[in-house]
Amino acid sequence: MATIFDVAKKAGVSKSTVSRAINSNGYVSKESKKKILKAASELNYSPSILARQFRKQSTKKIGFVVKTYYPAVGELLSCSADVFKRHGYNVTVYFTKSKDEETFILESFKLHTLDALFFVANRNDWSYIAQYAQYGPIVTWRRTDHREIYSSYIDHYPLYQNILQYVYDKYGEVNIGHVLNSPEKNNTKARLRAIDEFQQSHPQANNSWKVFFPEQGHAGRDAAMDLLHLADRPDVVIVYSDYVAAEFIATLRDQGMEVPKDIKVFGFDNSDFGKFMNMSTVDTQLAMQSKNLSNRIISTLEKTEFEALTIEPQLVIRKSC
Amino acid sequence: MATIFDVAKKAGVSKSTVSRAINSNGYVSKESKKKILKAASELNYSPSILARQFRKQSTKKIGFVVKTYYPAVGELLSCSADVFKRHGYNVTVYFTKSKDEETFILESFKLHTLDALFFVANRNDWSYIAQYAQYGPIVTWRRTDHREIYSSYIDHYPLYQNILQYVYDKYGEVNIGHVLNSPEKNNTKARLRAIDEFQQSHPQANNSWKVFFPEQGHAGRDAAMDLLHLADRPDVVIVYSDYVAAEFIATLRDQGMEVPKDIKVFGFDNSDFGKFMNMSTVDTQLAMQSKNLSNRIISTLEKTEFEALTIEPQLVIRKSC
DNA sequence: ATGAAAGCGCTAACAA
DNA sequence: TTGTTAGCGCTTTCAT
Repeated sequence: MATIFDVAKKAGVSKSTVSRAINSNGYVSKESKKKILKAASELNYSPSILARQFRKQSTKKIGFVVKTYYPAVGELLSCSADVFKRHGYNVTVYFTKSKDEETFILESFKLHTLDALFFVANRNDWSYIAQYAQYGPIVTWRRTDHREIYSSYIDHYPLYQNILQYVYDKYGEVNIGHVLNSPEKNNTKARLRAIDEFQQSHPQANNSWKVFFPEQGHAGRDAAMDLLHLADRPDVVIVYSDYVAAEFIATLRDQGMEVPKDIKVFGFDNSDFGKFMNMSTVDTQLAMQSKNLSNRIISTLEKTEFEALTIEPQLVIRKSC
Repeated sequence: MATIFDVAKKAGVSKSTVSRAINSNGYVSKESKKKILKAASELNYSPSILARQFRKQSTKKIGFVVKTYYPAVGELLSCSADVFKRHGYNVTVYFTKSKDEETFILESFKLHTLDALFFVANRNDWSYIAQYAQYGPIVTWRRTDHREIYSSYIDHYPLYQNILQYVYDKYGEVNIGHVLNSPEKNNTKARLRAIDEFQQSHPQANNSWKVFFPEQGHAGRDAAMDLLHLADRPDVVIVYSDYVAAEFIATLRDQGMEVPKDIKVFGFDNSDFGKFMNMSTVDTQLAMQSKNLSNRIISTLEKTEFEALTIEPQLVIRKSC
């Protein structure tokens, strides 16, 4: 491996001139530059990325922090990797199994191993994570109000209102079940608020069946099995993600129920699962959310202007509800 | 940020002793070690990862190389990230949009930016990629016979034979359609061979409808639309992935056809899409494949023994076929 | 068991 | 416009 020194020697200049030439940074005469480029290509020189990282204390890497894998993660990842790549950044993916693992990532962020952090899901409190914002941009699609952390979330409150209204307009004051994420999540709180208000203004409705699942894996199956044991089964069930809704429907069908005949199901996020299962859902425009987040990181890092694309979620009506 | 020097000063020893103590490498007296650890924790010292990477010319990072995102990628990624993490390695994901981008990754692999390469999909020829195997382990789940590259593939030839036999046993010599990946892929070749042989021994069968899609996006929709224009529609269609099969079925249903009544569909890979769509498919045990590959990387890197888990794909019979 | 010292390859402040 | 020089923080060889 040729080093910058070899190139300098061959071109008859100093290391610094080579550095300037290679990085097009500072003054270098035309002829020097030509000589240097020639020498470099003859020696098949390419700068040591590791040395550069060390020297600059920056890796051009973005940490993408995930708890567990589920389909939306892949979409988020591929969209943002795309944006990052366009600006010369790479993505390192972390699946955190514990708080400590996440803390470890934060610590190595502090040590400049990562230039920014993209949280798909967090294990520590946001207030804890926010302390690390001094070392570089931290963003998330989760709903948080820490101003050190850029959060591009969708307000689930009006969205859930829309869904409830849609159900009411179509089916009247029926029994609506809710499959929700963990109750401490802000999105879940927003939904519960919408449900409460709806219940207030529609006293004949029944919104009593609510189940909570922090993880998407098997949530749909478990929710379905739970529902089947109910004496008074809901007419409509709203589920917090298409993936969970898909498993929910599949399990119900397996158990001899028909969707939408026996029970109607409304999903959330308009993923391929919803599409293929012909499911009514809401398009939360994941790709755009992801782009906003990554662009925000890039503009902070490169000190350029940032303007968020406005996202307008839409109900997508299909056959399941 | 405290450096190794600060710790050395505080503990009253030299940098080298601190280094030895921290890395439990070489002789350090019990008392020295105690002093050093104490000083380190008081100073809240943690070694600079960047300096260490630079010095050791190794990053403890595995490059995970993908062309485009599709659901199996996520599963492969999360499984292997898991194995890697257990051994202190991280995963950097690259979505290559062109040959050049892939070459760029290969070049930075050469520069020790990555300790190993995991190819989900390649853009350069294997023979080209194999040249880089001197810089570290390269593995793939694609079928290749370059001995520099570890390939843990599943032979689709007997598998496809099994599917064809299953269809024959159940439905007789019917019209079978095939939705395949690109014809130059080894897996596709293996399948075509199985189809040919089957056709030879079952002259009454019809295997004439074959369509090829290199990318999974919209393949199912396009295949379905193509099929609908056929004068002589297949009774059974075998599709190269559950994801594509799911979109295929969804499109057919959208167009008023019933599965399995009007047409039977057989998927491939036993993903959640297959599960939720109640699809007959074959379980290719992606998770185990992924583990084999990552374990192979680790054992090469850490110079430990490697033994591959044997994978036995199984037909999974559900409702669609 | 410990320390001194060299050096990994690069960038950037400063001097010329 | 160019060169000199001083590190960045760590590991490792060699001498003690």
